[in-house]
Amino acid sequence: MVDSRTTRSAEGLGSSSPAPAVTRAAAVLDALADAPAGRLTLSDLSRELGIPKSSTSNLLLALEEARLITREGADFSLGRKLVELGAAYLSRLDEVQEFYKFCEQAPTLSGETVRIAMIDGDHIIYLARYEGHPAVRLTSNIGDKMPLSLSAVGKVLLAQLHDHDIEAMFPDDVELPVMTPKSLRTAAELKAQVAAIRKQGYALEDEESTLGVVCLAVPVPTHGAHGPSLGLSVTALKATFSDEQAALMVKELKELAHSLGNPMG
Amino acid sequence: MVDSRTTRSAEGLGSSSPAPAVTRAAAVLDALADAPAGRLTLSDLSRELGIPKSSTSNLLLALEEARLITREGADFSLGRKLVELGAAYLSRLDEVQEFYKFCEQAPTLSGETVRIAMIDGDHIIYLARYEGHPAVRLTSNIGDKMPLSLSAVGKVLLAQLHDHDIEAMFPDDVELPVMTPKSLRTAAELKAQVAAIRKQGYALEDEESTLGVVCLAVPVPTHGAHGPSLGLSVTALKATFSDEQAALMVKELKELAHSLGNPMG
DNA sequence: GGTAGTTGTTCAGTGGATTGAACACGCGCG
DNA sequence: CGCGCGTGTTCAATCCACTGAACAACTACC
Repeated sequence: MVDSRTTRSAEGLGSSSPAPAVTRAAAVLDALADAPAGRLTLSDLSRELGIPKSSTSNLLLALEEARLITREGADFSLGRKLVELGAAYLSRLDEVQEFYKFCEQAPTLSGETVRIAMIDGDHIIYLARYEGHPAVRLTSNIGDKMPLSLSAVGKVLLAQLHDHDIEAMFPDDVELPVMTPKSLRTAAELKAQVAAIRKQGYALEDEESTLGVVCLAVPVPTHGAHGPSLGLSVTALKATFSDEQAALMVKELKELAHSLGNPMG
Repeated sequence: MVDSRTTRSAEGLGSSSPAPAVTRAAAVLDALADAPAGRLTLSDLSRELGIPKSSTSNLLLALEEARLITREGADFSLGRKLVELGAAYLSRLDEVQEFYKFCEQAPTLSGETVRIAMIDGDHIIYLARYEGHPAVRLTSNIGDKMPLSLSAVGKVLLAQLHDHDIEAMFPDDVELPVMTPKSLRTAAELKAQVAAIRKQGYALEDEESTLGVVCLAVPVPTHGAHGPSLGLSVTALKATFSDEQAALMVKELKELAHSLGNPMG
């Protein structure tokens, strides 16, 4: 069970944070979130993050006191407080509330699996999920992340960015993550799709992340500059997917996007 | 829903954390989570937490770099990273996955609103929600908190604790939070209910948090000591609530609780 | 038992984070 | 305009959090 990732170090190089303890504490949380088993010992953390054991011990004590982590014997894991804080973040987004209401009433979407996502660094993060179709329980929960190039929402949000930002994130020789034989391989392919998405106003993902599954996505117009851009997507099984259905879905998605973009729909 | 607590100070008294910066950073997150508007300025935080402005500035810089908070002009709010971390916590609880599966298949529960919650200090926190009944969209999202005395799950989890712990949390002269005319008022009432719950094995909440709504809850037996105790609840409208139905619900809830308590059901 | 590998904890010395006063800026008011 | 009150930012001096080596406690293996 040896993990071949090289040890990610907290120091970076020229980081020199104005409050190193905080930066390191955040690194601890990240490490715990990434740990396959979800728990690590003091020594694990000290080694992986390159922080002296004594300092690590102090950090963990403080984090535990704040209930951001929990200790169980010698193992540390993320704490419940994080669920609370995450929920507090989501509860502030009234887009999420309206998202649910709309999905329930929409003629086509109400029977599908719909998601709302946000761009977050070089990934997207799912903020909410409506499930009108209890049958197929697909992956991706709230809070999950996905590479931009592998999802319809990712591509549609990417298309919202300026070209030079896209260029910076995806230089020509970049290696894209691959999950199925149909995943995009090169930056050129991705950029071609971005151009197409900008013309047609929506993105399609055709079995690029999961075989047998297709996805449609549209952007939510950013009203003002209040926060990063949101995207909406529907997921469907390729087997039961027709062009007419797709047209209906895109239409309703755009309606939803419009009402989210303009407060009080 | 305004909270009238007076300004909480981060220092406490004898706190003297082993990593003060971390403790203060956590206090900043709490303050942002509790802020009615969801955002505060540097000065707000500095004042409310009793931290010098220059130090607060450093903390905020570090928190922002870790993406735990976001700055928007002069206002700071919680960051998306928290959703990610909260989701990472939840994804580790396999109880949540099984919870969904069971609810979908259960004859009675599959049509109801079912929740799984955990005790968290002097509150409960909801970890997941199954909605078989898209009609009535009730309050309480994942991550929301509720006082112990105001919910069926709260009472059932309280009943799991030792008497001296209960006594410590609810001294005789304590003032319980009140949300409806039927909310419990005194510690004595609460303790009487706890005794009853221990005998019958489930808790009932009868319009104590919301008029017109009743709730049933059962505890999940803690297998080993691996984590704090969980509770399950069903919510129903008082109007459409019969004794036979209640009996069925309690029966299925107990089945679910049993299978969650015993790995690989 | 002995040795070598863990683990996490302790403690005095020191270097960098924290501090508060002083600063610069923007706004509303008489 | 000058003034008062509100921001957030700068910077040198101090003090305390961080460090690293030495410690104790366990496990594993021969």
